[in-house]
Amino acid sequence: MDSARSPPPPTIQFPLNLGRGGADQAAENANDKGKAAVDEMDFFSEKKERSSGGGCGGACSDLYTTEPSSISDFNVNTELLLLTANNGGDGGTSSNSDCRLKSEVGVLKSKLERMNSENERLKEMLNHAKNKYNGLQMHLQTIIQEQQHKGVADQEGKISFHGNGPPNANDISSFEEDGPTAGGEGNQSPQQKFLSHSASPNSVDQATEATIRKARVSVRAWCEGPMMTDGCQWRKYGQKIAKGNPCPRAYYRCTMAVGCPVRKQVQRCAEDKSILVTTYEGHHNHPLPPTAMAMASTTSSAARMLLSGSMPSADGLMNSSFLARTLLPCSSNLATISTSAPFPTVTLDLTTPLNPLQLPQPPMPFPAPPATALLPQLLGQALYNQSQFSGLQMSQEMDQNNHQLQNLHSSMNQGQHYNQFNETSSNSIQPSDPSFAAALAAAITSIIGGSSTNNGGNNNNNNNNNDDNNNNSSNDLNGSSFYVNR
DNA sequence: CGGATTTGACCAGCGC
DNA sequence: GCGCTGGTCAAATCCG
Ligand SMILES: [Zn+2]
Repeated sequence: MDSARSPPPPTIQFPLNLGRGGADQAAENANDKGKAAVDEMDFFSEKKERSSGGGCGGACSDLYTTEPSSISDFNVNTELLLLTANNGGDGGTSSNSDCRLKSEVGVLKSKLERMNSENERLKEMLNHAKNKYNGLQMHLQTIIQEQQHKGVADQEGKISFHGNGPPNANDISSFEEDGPTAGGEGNQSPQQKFLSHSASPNSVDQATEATIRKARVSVRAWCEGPMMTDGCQWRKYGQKIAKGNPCPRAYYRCTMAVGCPVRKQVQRCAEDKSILVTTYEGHHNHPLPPTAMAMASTTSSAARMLLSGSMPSADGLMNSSFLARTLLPCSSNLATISTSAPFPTVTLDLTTPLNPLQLPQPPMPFPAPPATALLPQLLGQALYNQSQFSGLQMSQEMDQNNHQLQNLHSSMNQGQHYNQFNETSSNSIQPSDPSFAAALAAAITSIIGGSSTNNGGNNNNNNNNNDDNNNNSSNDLNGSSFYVNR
């Protein structure tokens, strides 16, 4: 959020990393003069072009659309000059420093081109996602309208649609199962609101819950304790030995408010018993503390994505799996939705190690800038997409979703379920880590699917406003990935 | 003593 | 219909 508001970060990080990478590359090229000499002339000409106002400006402006190209140029050139001055003290000749300069410029240019192409690819993916999302919303709206007119009788005669009618495009998320709607008049689940505005709660609960699939959100996390600390109060009401897993499955229900329908199942992973799998079901009918909001918001967002992608159309699958493919372009198998089970399930995997495809991290001169710079861009793009539908509370939503991530991470740490990467992580964003992209996926999922809930669930804003207290936590959800099991 | 936990019983859904 | 399984209930028990 801050980075989106204040231009400096990209410009600062970029030259810094360029400088670091440039120094490395300069050292490498100095040891390999013959190879550098081959491209000498090309690099030099390119540098000329750039210094005359071309090259980097275009690439940088693509990466950081809000940045004037002249600033980037200035930063890059400044860095190079500094390097030249430092290297000049070694007693080398001017041609030697020129050679280094040329090598640096060439490497940097290639990097910029690479980044530019990847940026373009990401843009295309985002546009594709946007289109899919648009179509998906239209599709869901159509289905809802069809159900409103004729599908009611299939469920139960006592279930009726009336009152405010079906949600429109902006209210689509009110159809969803999970959502931290809290307090006040929002006690009835969105699903219940949608299916029946007047039927007696008992009949509606039983009838609708029997006929409508329940969305579940499963969270896998490293946890030594018996249960994750997610900010809610739970009472255990059962325990079973599930088939295929020697570890017992514990059943909890929320006791923060009488009648809260939220339940969760806690079970250790059979393969790795240090992994705790917590499955949430339902949504709270009461206000949540900030620590609980983190998990509730994230899981509800995942449920939203699941339900938006659980429609029988291919768009649904695309909508869900797209996020992983798009936001985690270097990874695969991060998004699946499971509808084969009685309940569609989203899995938020906070245990996934570094992605194998990204694990052998190359000594990229500047691994940080791409994702770091793309974060506000992606968020902004997602918000922009969303704004095309709601046009409401863009900045507020961005705040809320960022807070969701931060709070989730902080609450996870409170729950002592670190993964192996937290120990090596700093408080800074580590965009090269796939977990960052996963967090990004969660954030954008929240944004894309959550604006309606945020708008409709304004009762939670009182809690969200307290999230600033937790902003000292790190921004990265290290080692997390976003599964949507289908 | 009140609330939380444990644990066996019970129920519903599903496949054969 | 029967058995299996997942999920829930509720009496017994534990604990602060
Ligand atoms: Zn609750």
